[in-house]
Amino acid sequence: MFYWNGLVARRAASYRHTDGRYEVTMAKQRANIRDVAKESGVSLTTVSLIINKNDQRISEPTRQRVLDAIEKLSYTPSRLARGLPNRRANTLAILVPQLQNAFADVYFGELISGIYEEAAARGFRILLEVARRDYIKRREYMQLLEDCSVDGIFFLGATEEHKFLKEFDGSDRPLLVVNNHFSQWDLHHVVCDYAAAGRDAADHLIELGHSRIAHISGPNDVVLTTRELTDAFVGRLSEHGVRLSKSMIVGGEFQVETAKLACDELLERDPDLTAIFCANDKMALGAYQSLRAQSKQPGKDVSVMGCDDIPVAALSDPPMTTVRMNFFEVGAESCRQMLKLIDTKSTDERIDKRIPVELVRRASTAPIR
Amino acid sequence: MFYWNGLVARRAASYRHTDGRYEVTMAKQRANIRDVAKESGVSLTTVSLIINKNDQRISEPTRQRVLDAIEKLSYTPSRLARGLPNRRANTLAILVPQLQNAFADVYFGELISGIYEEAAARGFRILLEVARRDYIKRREYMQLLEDCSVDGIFFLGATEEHKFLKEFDGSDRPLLVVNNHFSQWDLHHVVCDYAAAGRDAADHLIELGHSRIAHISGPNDVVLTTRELTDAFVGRLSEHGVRLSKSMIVGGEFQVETAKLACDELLERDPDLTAIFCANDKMALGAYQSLRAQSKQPGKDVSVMGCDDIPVAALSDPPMTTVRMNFFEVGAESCRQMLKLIDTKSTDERIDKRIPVELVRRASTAPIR
DNA sequence: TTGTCCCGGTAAAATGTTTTACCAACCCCC
DNA sequence: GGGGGTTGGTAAAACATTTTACCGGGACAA
Repeated sequence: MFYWNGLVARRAASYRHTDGRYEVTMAKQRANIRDVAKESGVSLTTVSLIINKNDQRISEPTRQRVLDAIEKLSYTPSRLARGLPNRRANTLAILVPQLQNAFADVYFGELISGIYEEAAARGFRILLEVARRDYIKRREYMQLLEDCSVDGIFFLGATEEHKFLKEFDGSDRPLLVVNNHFSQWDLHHVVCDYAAAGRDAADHLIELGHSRIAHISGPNDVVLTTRELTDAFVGRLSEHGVRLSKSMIVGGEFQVETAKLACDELLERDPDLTAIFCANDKMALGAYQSLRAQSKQPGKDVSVMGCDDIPVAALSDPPMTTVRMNFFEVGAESCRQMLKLIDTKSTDERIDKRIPVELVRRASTAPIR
Repeated sequence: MFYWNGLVARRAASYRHTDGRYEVTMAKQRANIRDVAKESGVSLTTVSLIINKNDQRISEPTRQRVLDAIEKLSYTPSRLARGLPNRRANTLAILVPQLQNAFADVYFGELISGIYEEAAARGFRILLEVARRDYIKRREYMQLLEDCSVDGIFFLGATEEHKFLKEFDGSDRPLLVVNNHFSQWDLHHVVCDYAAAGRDAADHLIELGHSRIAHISGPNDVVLTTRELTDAFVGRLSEHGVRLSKSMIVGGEFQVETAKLACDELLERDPDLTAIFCANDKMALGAYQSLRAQSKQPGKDVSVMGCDDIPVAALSDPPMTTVRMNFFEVGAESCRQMLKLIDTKSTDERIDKRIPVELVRRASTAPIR
């Protein structure tokens, strides 16, 4: 008896494993590219060529026959098998640092949403990865790429403490840093225009007549973007003739509690300051708390500015004046750039994209009285 | 010339594709299971058996030789190739409904973190998926499974409007509903003990002497867990002799703004109410806003209780009394159950797990005056 | 007539594993 | 000395695809 080398033989083989219980699972069995080829009377190469429509050689009648067969058998190619010879997984990884609760953070959430949206539109899957210590030590991010499990990696929340990034310095490996960049390593990146944000904040406070100004910065020692923010803010103030001394700049680690402490310290150094610019909205909320604890009203006695415009900024009391950074858009643009990178495999030029920002005036800043 | 059928032939072949540029990429090429086999002088079957250490047949010296070779070549098996014969991807999918910003939500974030942590510990990857309309219509979740792209699916934020779930009713497909369940469909699930939460809230308010009580509920029409919460709350109050009329229960859609409106309505119906229990913390924040707008102090004039204990609850003003639901743990337990499900392939019993909750007393509730 | 090119398509190799069935050798015991 | 069991391992099939090289036949030009 002759078994055509596809269907029957394969299914017979699959029966071997059912321990004698010959379940009637044939109908449910997933269709194969072979099944499609047989159904439409062509070779499996032809089917493959039609699916990956990069080839125009196939005549219209044949193509249609194959498409019909695909429809009839409700065939969908296996991603696993596809990735193997292809060395393309149609999957992208999002790598986040190990923070207390990275996925529960609005900032990361927006970035991820943006990336996802764009990736899904292009048929890419998204894999989630956390850069814990031994993850990095074992270079699992590299395996991910060599494995062809993943076609590219987005790194969120990268800082200069992530030394392993130097491995990608000038490399043609598709890793893209989202919303940060580095002077010491040449990496693909997409960032908000932090310098513009610093200038906008300075302009706004100057316009309101403030001159006794303080700044709660981010982790300036390890993140270039927040350094840029601080530098642009201080620089612009001095262009307007307002000097911001080093002692009136305190780091707040991007967290509410630390910012509260930072603000306490600033108020002690200059009890008469009239405005505070915080490097993100969360820290501005910390400043609110600190001011209230000293019976000062944020937005009246002291103007407070945030940066980011996370949802809670509009809902806070008072509603917060801030600089909007469209993190969703940062994520989406990152993804677009990544896909371009993957498609062209261009190793020559680095991605270096800046997303514009926008001042949002609300009630936490007011003209000096 | 004889090429042993592994290393040399394969590499020679790979040279064919380099367009004549014979780059010296040999050293960087990823090691193969064949390479390991050759290096250690055994068959590739042996290597495979050692890697998947389910086989004790291999002698200690041989095993050590192979392990050394693996180390030397820094070999790691390809996940893609592994999944093919195995029909196991070692990957799990997290499916979330299409909300404005699902990934930027603390609730989802905690669940995802919990799932991730447990999955990573067991060597599983996490895929992110959003259940948009056409995603469901095209049954992509099913393809994911049939594809063997994924070994199981977690569904977060499921409601009774997700009719496609009936496809999994009583099925042996590995789908697990996280923090909800259904009376009409028999699905694997892990949930917080919402009935206990409702009882704890009632007991607490009774203990403080309240009797004019209102409740801002979740979307009770489409989510069973919040119905359970409401029923348990109302039931326990009546056990204590306090009747909560239907008119004092208003739905708040789990959002700050809608809850604010709901609270406005409740205050209009009974201006003298002394306590409000909200089905989640976000809505309790909405109640704060509503009360303040009417010059009532939450925690003094009116006691407000939330549910969930999201981070902002402790930081709110006043710090919020609430029922802690450990969403991280819900996620982690879901993952444990899922892995068990996948391992045993037990189609007979449904997963039905309840995670305990805990009352957290803070300053937003007080004895009646 | 012969050489060349194009059209429509196919055979076969390659991708990297797991798993099953089998085998050789050795030992033990009757 | 032969049957039977154990030990340590191997050959080969199976998984589902992509990609490359090639092929037969017809058209067309020299």
